Amino acid sequence: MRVVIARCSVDYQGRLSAHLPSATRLLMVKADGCVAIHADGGAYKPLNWMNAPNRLTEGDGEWTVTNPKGETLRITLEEVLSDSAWELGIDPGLQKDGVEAHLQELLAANCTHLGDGWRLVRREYPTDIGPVDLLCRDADGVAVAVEIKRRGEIDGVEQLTRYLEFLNRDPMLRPVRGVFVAQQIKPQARVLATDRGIGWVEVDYDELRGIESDELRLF
Amino acid sequence: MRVVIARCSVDYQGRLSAHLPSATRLLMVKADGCVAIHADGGAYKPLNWMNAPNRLTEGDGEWTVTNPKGETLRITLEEVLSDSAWELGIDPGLQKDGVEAHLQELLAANCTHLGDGWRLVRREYPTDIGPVDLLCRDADGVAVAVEIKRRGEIDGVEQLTRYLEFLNRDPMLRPVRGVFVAQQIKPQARVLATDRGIGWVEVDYDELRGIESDELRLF
DNA sequence: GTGTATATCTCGGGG
DNA sequence: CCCCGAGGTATACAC
Repeated sequence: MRVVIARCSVDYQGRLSAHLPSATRLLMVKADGCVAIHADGGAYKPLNWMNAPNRLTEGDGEWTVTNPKGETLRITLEEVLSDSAWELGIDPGLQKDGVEAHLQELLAANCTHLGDGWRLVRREYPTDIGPVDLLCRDADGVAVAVEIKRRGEIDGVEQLTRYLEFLNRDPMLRPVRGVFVAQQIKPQARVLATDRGIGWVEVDYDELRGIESDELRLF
Repeated sequence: MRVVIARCSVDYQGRLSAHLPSATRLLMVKADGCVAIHADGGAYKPLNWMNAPNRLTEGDGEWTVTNPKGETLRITLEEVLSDSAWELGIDPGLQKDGVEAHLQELLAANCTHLGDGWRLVRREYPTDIGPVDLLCRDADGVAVAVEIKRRGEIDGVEQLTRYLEFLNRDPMLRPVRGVFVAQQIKPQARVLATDRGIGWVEVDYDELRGIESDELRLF
């Protein structure tokens, strides 16, 4: 990990053209070769960057970074205030809990939470256009496609609509209805879902986890 | 801009729960208060972070960052290898060229490029579900909704389909047809568009810019 | 490799 | 503030 503080200007040519006028910034070069140019604000996103794999060549007050796709990042260094490097080693990485995959696991194991008498046909049920999160049968044996999101937005409704379109072509499944499940569902997504005859359910992750651990406690 | 190199472990509680085991990392604190924890790889994205606005309190070998939404980031510092800070000042910011907005401007000014005799009704034509990039009338006076992307993928077709669904409810506009425009359109997006009776056009940004400057040259 | 879906997405604009 | 859409999205995963 190398960190340089320098007054510099930057030009990027690639998927778009971009230019940074002269100013003092932080340049970060990681062990994997990626380069990031940070200003003193603007969250974690750098002003400009070049991801690995690439090649950094240092010339006379100028760095040139090129990648195999033909993109180039040219950094003109006008004044270097600091230049240092450290060996950080391999990072053990981030351990996460509470992402969509967990929600899907919990609902797969407890699909009665979505409706009385529901049973799971399978997780990641394949269609020609991608996998549906859950395919269930309700108490009446009617197929239900379930799309699960952490946050329910309009894209999720589109996704489920697309799956339903394909699932309803299968005579063995037809008719298939849809249910959109999320921890929180945005008003616009509710409107669109309702407009398309798709049900929606908000679920609570902690509550679901509670149910799970309660059930474990029974055994 | 403060940069600390330290062996640390990190816990985040907020939109999800996440934990970083002990390792040596770079901690970046920007003038706006945002905090980022970087490993020596993984592109420009930090392992963990907290965006502004927030509050950083430094205790006994421990930083606690809290934000108004109730998220917390706790950094336990086990060994500090370096700790330095610089005044970078306000950054003049990035100048971009070649993004969707430019494509939209160019096509708005030259919608005959999409079809002979077309004229622009308006840019960002509002619907209940969001704005359509361009609404035009073709040579026969039929309304055309135009969705513009830099890269034409399946999402863009969905978006346009949604708009058409709503636009076609308006008796003053009906019937509205759709055209999907992008610099490059993926095969799957073409198939979906065609399947839905939506036209598609690939345009060349440089060529369009050429037309624009040619027209300027005429006056 | 392409295609698809996720993300503590980030970021900016408009109401 | 929320909602919505764009992004050099990046990233992981399946085919």
